[in-house]
Parts: sequence; structure tokens; C-alpha cells
Amino acid sequence: MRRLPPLNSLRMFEASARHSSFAAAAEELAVTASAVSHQIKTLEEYLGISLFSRNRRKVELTAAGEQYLTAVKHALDEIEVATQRLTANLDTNVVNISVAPNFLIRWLMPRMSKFQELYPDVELQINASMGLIDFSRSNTDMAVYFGNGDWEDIEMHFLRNVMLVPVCSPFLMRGPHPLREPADLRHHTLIYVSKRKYEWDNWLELAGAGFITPKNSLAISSGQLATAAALDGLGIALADSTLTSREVASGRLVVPFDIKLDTHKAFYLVYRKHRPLTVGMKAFKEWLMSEMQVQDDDPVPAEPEVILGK
Amino acid sequence: MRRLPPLNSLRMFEASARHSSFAAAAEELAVTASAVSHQIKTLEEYLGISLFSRNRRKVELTAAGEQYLTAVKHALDEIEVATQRLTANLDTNVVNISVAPNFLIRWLMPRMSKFQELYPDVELQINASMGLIDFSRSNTDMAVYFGNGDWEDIEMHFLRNVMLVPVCSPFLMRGPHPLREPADLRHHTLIYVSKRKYEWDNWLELAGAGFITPKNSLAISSGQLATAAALDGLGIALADSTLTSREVASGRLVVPFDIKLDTHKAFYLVYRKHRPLTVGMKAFKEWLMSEMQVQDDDPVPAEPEVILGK
DNA sequence: TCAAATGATGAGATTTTCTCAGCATTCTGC
DNA sequence: GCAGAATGCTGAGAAAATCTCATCATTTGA
Repeated sequence: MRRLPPLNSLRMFEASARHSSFAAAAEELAVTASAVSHQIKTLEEYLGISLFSRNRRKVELTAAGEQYLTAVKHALDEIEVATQRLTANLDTNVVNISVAPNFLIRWLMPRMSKFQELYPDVELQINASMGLIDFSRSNTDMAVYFGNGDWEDIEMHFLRNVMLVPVCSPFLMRGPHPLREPADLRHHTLIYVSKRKYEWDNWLELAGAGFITPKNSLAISSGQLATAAALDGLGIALADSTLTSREVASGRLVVPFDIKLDTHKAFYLVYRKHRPLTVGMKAFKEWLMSEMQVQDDDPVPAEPEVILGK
Repeated sequence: MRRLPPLNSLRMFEASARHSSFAAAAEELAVTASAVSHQIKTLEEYLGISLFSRNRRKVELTAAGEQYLTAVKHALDEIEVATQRLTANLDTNVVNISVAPNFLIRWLMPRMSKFQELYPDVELQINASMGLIDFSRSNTDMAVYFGNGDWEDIEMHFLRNVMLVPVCSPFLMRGPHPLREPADLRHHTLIYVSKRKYEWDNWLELAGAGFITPKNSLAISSGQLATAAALDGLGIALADSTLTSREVASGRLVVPFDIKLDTHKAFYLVYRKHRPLTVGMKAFKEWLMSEMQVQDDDPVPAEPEVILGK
């Protein structure tokens, strides 16, 4: 069993010794000089030895204080370094990112090379996961969330709104029931993400085809797989226009109707509240936010006609 | 400016890790398991990383926790050692003693060789000083106080009562006014310690000579110097019978009247309250107390006739 | 020489820490 | 396989620590 002095007072002792002044230490520690004085006194009483000589106004270490400071400073250094290493090694270039698989494959992956060109020293360790992260229990540094931004106790930066457009394989356009107007969808399979069936309802209503009953519907567990299903010609999916821009550009996917549903949800970059950002995190954050901006400004292929849904 | 984690929680973290159990750590730290759990949680939240995996009932360090523990343990070790070195290095053989000069010269010095024979490893560093010691500001380990034991916040061990007898140089006995009865003192100079003039008044009253007015009186600042003045034949001093026994035995001082005044004051061994004793302090304390006992039992030269004063 | 700055101190306010009670889970002994 | 003991988590309130404030004494510098 250890016999340790009041540890918090050591912090004040060290600061006071470093400044040779209680007042200066108090300022650094964001407390009053009185608090420092009390703490030092407590420590001295515990030790039974005075650490500072107070003959003049300037406090000065006694011989015992000098000796003690050496050890205390060394110990606090070690704790500080270990803590920094464990938490915010602000110079670290390794960033643990957690994003939804769909965002990862359709947005982040294709742009990774651009990031690496700009920040060759930063290493992104990417984890694909859905659901919220418990930042106090996970070593994930940052995550990209999709939702309406009502998460608590989290640092959060808006990236951009998500607009959904229907996408499908070009083969469907040439099939027996070509998609000429929204109502034509009734002959097809609508692919939706589980628990987000309402998106199709909203889109159909926005497109003036709220009355139709589609031939079939297919529930898929994630946006990524929904898009994959669309690519395979299984039906029409609602996908984020930006996330599918590459497939559209290459002709692997087509947007049968340029009607965009504003989901009122958005992508957010999130991380633990108050967390000091490492250089790697700063780089990723800056790049991510500016890259998102670029996308917004870029003309979307097939000239968009933005219509706000409800 | 430092960025340190909550330091007190580190103590709990270390104990918990050492025991692999919050409950065991709680027992060691004399708190509830709940307190430990809260503190660990606070630390983990600060760090943003979980230090223990709690899948099973036994808590187990995570990889991060393991890494952190190494540093924390090391740092706490250093603080503990430095603190021990500064305070109660219980194995230390060096003892800082503070005693009144009179006690030092007439009692301690003559017996030092006996102490050193018994405890050859213990080194006494003796400081002669009068007045009270602020044990929280002085590196004095122990002191011998003279008084009535009404000191506050101090650990205190009664040594023995102080009996005052008149002492003077043998030359005075052979002078023009030999001391045959107490009233003869009126022809002599009475040496007293400043602020303790009443001692002579009390003694004279006790000796049935309260009515006399001495020829002269000499104020001296300390008991040691008063005895020295008596040795030099400057007059008659009141001195502790034990402290002057050597001079009396050698004939350099004589006790003209064997009337002992009980001062109702005593010598006490004192030290900082709750202070754990080092081996050196224990040795000195044991020796001092038993040596005082020996003195009490020893027949005092010139067969004493103890009379209680008021 | 006087105002400003520093430190000490005691009392009360504030914040942190701890305990308690209740709950869930996991061992242990039968 | 089950009941009870042991362990850990959590929230609310109690207890303790820490901090601030007000005041004073000293010292420093203009």
C-alpha cells in the first residue's frame, strides 16, 4: 500500500516552483493565488517540511523543496507524456476514422489518393461501422455521422445535406418498362434501406407519384448494399447524389429522374467533445470540409433540378 | 503549462490495476468500491480511452491501460520515494534534535558517549535553540521542551519534573559571608533567568527566608549562562539539580541548601503530531526516556530533601 | 512615500469526491 | 442447475475537499 502526498497539490507546487510565484502559478492553473497558497500549505503540512522560504515577497524554494521539485517534476513529466501518448499526441499523424460503409466506398475511398497527395505524412486508419461511436470507450479519433445532428456531448461539424435521387442500372432503362415518368416506377422493384422506407414514400410524393404501388420492394440493410443492388439491376434505389456521382459519370448507374429529395439529414464530422486535435486530425478535418465544399460547387452531371421535399 | 489528468484518480487506477479488482483497491484505499468505480470512470472519460476491459467480473487492463499503468506506476513510485526521503524515511539513522542550550551542555553532552555506545549507527544532529519549534516548518525531528506541557498539536512525552536548588561556587562558601542558613543570601548576588525572577521568590519563601532582600541580583538570559555565572562565583543561581549534578560531584559547584523547589514544570520530549518515528528517532526516544528514569532512581549527591514548593 | 503586488489566513461557497442504495452480472458451493 | 455471495455500475444525496472572497501584513517600485 502506497503512502502518497496529496497529488493535486504537487501540481500546484510544481507550477509555483517553476514561476517562483504563487500568483503566476495561480494564473497558469486558472485559480486564485489564495487557492495555491492553501494547497502549498497543505502539502507542506503533510510533509512536515517547508518547501518555500517566504522571507521576501518572492517565494523561493528551500533546499528540501529543491530536492522535492526535482522528483515531482520528473514524475509529472512522465504522467503528462504517458497521458498525451494515450490521448492526444497532438503531433501524431495517425488518425482513426470511422465512417459508414457506404460513405467509405462511394466517397472516401475514391478520394483517398487526393488526400494522400496533400498530406503524405498523415495516415488514415479507416474503420467501416454503422451506428454511433462511444468516443470515451473507442479509440476512434473522428467519425462521419449521418443524421440530423441531435447527438449529445459531441463535437460536431456540419459537412453537407444529403439529397437523394433514384438510381438504377442503365439496363432497366432499356427493359420492358422504361422509366419515362415517376409513375413508371410501379412496374419496378424499389430498393430501400431498412427503417428508411419513408424515403421512397417522400420521394414519390415529391415526384407527384405518391399514389403508385410498386410491383415489388427490396429491403437492404445498408445504403452501400442498396446501391450495389441497384448496380446489379435489382431495382431502383434512392441514393445520395454525390455518393453515386462516379457510377453515374461512368454510366454504370443512371438517374432516371432528376428530382432530389432533401432528407433534412446531413453528414457531420464528429469527435469527442473538448478533444484537442492532433495534426493528423486537423489535416483530415480541413481536407474533409474543403473537399465537401468543392463537391457542392461542382456541377453535378445531368444538370440537377433541385426540389425541396418535406 | 501542463496538461495533467486527474491525479488522484491515477492513484486509484494504479491500485485497481495492481489488484485487478476495484473492490480490493477500494479496501486498500479505505474507500468504497463505488468511489473507485467513479474515479476510474472519470479518468477514462478524461483520457477518452477505456483502461479496463469489463467483460468478465474481474476487471482486466486493456492494452492502453497496460501501457498507461507502466508510466503511472513509475511516476507514483518516484513521488512516493521522494516524499519518503523528505519526510519519514523510517530507516534513517540521522535525527535532528533541538534542545535548550542548558539541557544540551549540562545533560545531553555529558551523556552523548553513552548513547553512541548503545546506538553506534544513529547520528544525532543537535541544534541548541530556545523557544518553540514549528515542526511543520522546521526539519527538526524531535525537541526537548521545558514547560508545563500545554503545547498544542504536538506529540509529547513527559520526561521528568524539574527541581531547582541553589548552586554557587565553593569560593562563596569560604568568603566573608558564608551561607549557613537561607537568610544569609541577603549578603549575596542572586542570579536569575530573565522572566523567571519568581523562581527565587518562591524558593526563598519555601526556605523560610521570604522576607530578605538580597544585596544584588543579576539577570541572565538563559539557564545555561546562569549556571556559568554561578560557576564563575558571580553569585548564587537556581539550577536543576540533575543538570548540575556533575559540577556538584566534581566540587566546582556546591549546593548551599538542600531545599528543592518543585517548579511544576518539566522536560518533555516532543515531535510533530502523528509523525511516524524513524529508527533513529525511536532509538533517541527510548534512550532518552530510560536515561531520564535512571537519573530519577540514582541517588542525587548530597542526599536530597525533597520539599514541594507551590 | 504611497500605490500596487504578493502572500497568508479564516470563513463561507463551490466543486469534487464519496457513500449509499439499488440493480445486473458472474462466480462459487452445494 | 440454482441460490447466494461477490463484483461492478449508476444516480442521488451526503460529506469532504477545494476554491473564492475579504482582509491584512509586507514588500517593491514609481
